[in-house]
Amino acid sequence: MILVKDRAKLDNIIDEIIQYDRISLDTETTGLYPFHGDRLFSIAVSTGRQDYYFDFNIGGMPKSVLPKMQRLLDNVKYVYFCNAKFDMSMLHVDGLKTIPQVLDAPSMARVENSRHKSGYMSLDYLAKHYLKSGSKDLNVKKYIRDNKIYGKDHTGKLKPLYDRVPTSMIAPYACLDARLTFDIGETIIKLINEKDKRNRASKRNRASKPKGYGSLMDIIKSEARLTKVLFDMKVEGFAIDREYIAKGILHETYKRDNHEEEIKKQLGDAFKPNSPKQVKEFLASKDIIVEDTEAKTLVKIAASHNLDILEHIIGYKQANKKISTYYEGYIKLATTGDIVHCEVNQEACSTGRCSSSSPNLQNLPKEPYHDYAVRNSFITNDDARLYFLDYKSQEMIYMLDQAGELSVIDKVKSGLDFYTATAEVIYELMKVKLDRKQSKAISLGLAYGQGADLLASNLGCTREEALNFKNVYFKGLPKLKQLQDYLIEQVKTYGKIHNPFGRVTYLTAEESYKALNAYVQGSCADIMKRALYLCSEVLRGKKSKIILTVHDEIIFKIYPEDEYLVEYLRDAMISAYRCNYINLEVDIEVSKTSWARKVKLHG
DNA sequence: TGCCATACGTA
DNA sequence: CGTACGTATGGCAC
Repeated sequence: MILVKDRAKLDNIIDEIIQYDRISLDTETTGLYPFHGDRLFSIAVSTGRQDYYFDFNIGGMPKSVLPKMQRLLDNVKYVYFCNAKFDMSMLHVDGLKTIPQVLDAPSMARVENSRHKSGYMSLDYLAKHYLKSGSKDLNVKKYIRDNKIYGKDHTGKLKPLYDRVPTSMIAPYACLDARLTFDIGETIIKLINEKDKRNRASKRNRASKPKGYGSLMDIIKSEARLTKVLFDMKVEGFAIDREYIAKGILHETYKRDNHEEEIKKQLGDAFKPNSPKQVKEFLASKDIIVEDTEAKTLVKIAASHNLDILEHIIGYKQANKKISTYYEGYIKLATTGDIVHCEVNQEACSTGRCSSSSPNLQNLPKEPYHDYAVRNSFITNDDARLYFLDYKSQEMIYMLDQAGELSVIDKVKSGLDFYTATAEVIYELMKVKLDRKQSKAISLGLAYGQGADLLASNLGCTREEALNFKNVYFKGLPKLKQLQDYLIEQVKTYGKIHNPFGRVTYLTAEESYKALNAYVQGSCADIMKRALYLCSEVLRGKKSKIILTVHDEIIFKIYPEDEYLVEYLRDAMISAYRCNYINLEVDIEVSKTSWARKVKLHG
């Protein structure tokens, strides 16, 4: 390990490191939250042969020397990170740009093996998985505990202050993390090259007639260029309307308190509406036995048994969820500038999708517009407009196109909405009229292997009728059945499926019914990841920005001078993937004010 | 305090 | 056997 705390030696050290193509980098920070006062105090770098600790803490180099580190970032080809967006944030607030190709170890791990558990992959987890070693430095933790070095974060919560740990203790720890990150990155690249080689050697495991045969390395490249796009989204963030949120909380609190009062009157002060156990016990006391206490179930029971109290329980839970999961979450995480910088997680989903957290902006209630719609919380805070570009029935169209199943696609090509087209095909097959909603339930449900019972309850028909629907649907769409059979066969034989882009999803034989979903959802995730990159290129150097992706949708903030680019953004999304028989279509919605107030752009 | 099950919002 | 997520809550084990 080389400890760098002398600015006079910095240039020589940088010269030494930039002889290498690939390095890893890890920032040590105070321990607070990014965008809420967290700052780096040192940078650990590993070349795989030597580790360097650049000390910018008290006793080390002054922060004014930090810009000199830019030369290091500009002159290596690849940088491995563990949780790249975090380190990039820390470098960003101190004016450093991460120009070289960013290789994020958790994102690479997800590509290498879809079976990693969902959610955040820590360095410790990756080290144990790929290197059979760990990263936790218990000495640092003990030092913090023994010396009680804690500070308050923006919410008033106590957090350890890592910059107060002696350099002699934290430097080896930081360098170990940098070395582990390097070794994990190299190990994954090696594994991926081996897998690609084996796969090229045997031409097995190929889905039926995809347009291209991607490799795992193609996915790694796609992910690598995406990391910076997601980082830019995080930096941009989404503006919130604090006044509206305060109003929303008051509105929902009023409703919640009224329900609570009635519940207490009838069921006592100790009754907790959020407790499934207590709700079940209450219903049991009325000789009503239920499997679950979901709102859907309680609504049915309220009607059949004339139990008004259930309406209050449902109302209480609804209001409480809006307050705590949505409104209060936004307030807690917003900066003083009223911006929420949510995480768009690149690696968290087994299928390859991006998830969102802190807060999750991918599950806001989709309410018809009203004054207290949760989506009013998110706004434009200047003269930009929000644009919402979403793929029309992306998964369904991709799926039937891949299957080569043209009965529905031909109707869509002639201008019909996908689910209306499906309803027509079903009518032609079995002379049963479905509305669009029923058609959607059948298409989505059956494509992914929904059972007859659930289908019957969704359609409001008998089990026999549902079974009949199932048979007719697959008989009418034989090539879809063939694709599904093929993918299930792949899982049973090889334990995995490959999508045309090169992504591999591992499934056990017992999970083979998930194969079609993994194939379709995974492919569409890869299309979206390409689209995000292409859109970022359209907006390169512009004031307008990508704000968020919600699986088949991209949300943009577009300034008046950039409005002409919206057509180009749509074209970029369409060109992200050309289907075999039809082009993906993109709908455009726009709002001058809040997310809830978006309207269709053209008729 | 940490973990699990349940409930519920989205694509 | 729809699947894929993240968050809040209650209840139990530690």
